[in-house]
Amino acid sequence: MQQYTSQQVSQTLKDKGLRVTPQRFAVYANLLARGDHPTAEQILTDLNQDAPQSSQATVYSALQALRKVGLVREVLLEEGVSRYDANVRPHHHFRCRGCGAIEDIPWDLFQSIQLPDLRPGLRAERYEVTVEGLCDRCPELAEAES
Amino acid sequence: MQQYTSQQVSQTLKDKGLRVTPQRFAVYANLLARGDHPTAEQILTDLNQDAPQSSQATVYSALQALRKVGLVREVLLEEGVSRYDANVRPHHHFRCRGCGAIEDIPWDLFQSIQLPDLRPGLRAERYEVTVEGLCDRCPELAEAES
DNA sequence: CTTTGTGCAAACGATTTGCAGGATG
DNA sequence: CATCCTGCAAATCGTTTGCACAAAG
Repeated sequence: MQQYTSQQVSQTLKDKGLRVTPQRFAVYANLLARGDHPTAEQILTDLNQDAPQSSQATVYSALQALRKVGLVREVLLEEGVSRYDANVRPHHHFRCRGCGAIEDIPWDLFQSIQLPDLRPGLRAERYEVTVEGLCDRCPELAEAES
Repeated sequence: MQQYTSQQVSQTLKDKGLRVTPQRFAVYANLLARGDHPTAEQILTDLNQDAPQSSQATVYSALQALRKVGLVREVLLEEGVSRYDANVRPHHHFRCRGCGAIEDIPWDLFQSIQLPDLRPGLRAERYEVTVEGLCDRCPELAEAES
């Protein structure tokens, strides 16, 4: 799921006038390494697993920087926390209502979709589908909540 | 966009063993009255416009109660805040990237969509489409952010 | 009357900010 | 070497909680 070389990451940051720092690389690398969609705190914990590498504030700021240059996306599918995704190509999401796990769905699985005419005045630019259900690890659960 | 009579609301609460209180009615009524998708704080402000009617904690708790009985949905399309929607029938959402306004899209506008086979192990139960773009009130904006 | 809801204020968790020192271009 | 970034701690914002009183069934 490798998406950009470190050269490209470096260049992308520079192009937008942002500096290239080890912390930003570390955050991006971690997002790539984990296929899932971690929260800022999970990334922080990961990075500091062995020795302290980054502070909390730095991880947040790195995520914002990476987001600003288009290397990382924010995913809002859970109450209270932002999750992050290094896959910035268009794609859809699946969310397990049992464990909250989030998984990418390839764009072309839904290839048949075409944007309908919305009410006049709305200019649609992009869209994505969110699918909710249960994943393998989650046995049948009675309630749905949200 | 009236959806349930106060009788139905009352009955729905009772059926789930929750009490029927003026505050819960007020919150639900406010959600119906505003077509948009207000935050808890906006509802609180609305309700206390003239005279103090509900406390902050009560609005939050009323929203949870209404959500639990299926009269209200939570909408997560913005960082940091939950928005609420009295339209609990399946529908899609449009979000303006300029002002953040959220608007319902009728379900059947996307009638052609059919859920594809996801990877084995995922059991899809429901889905919805989120469209992002610009609304009437928002002139062309260069940046996208999120 | 018993139980659940309300309201206040304090607590909480995720994210942001101010500021001093450090690293990048 | 000027500017931007990091790291720490304190601040902030949305939401939750504890508890005493009030109201619903």
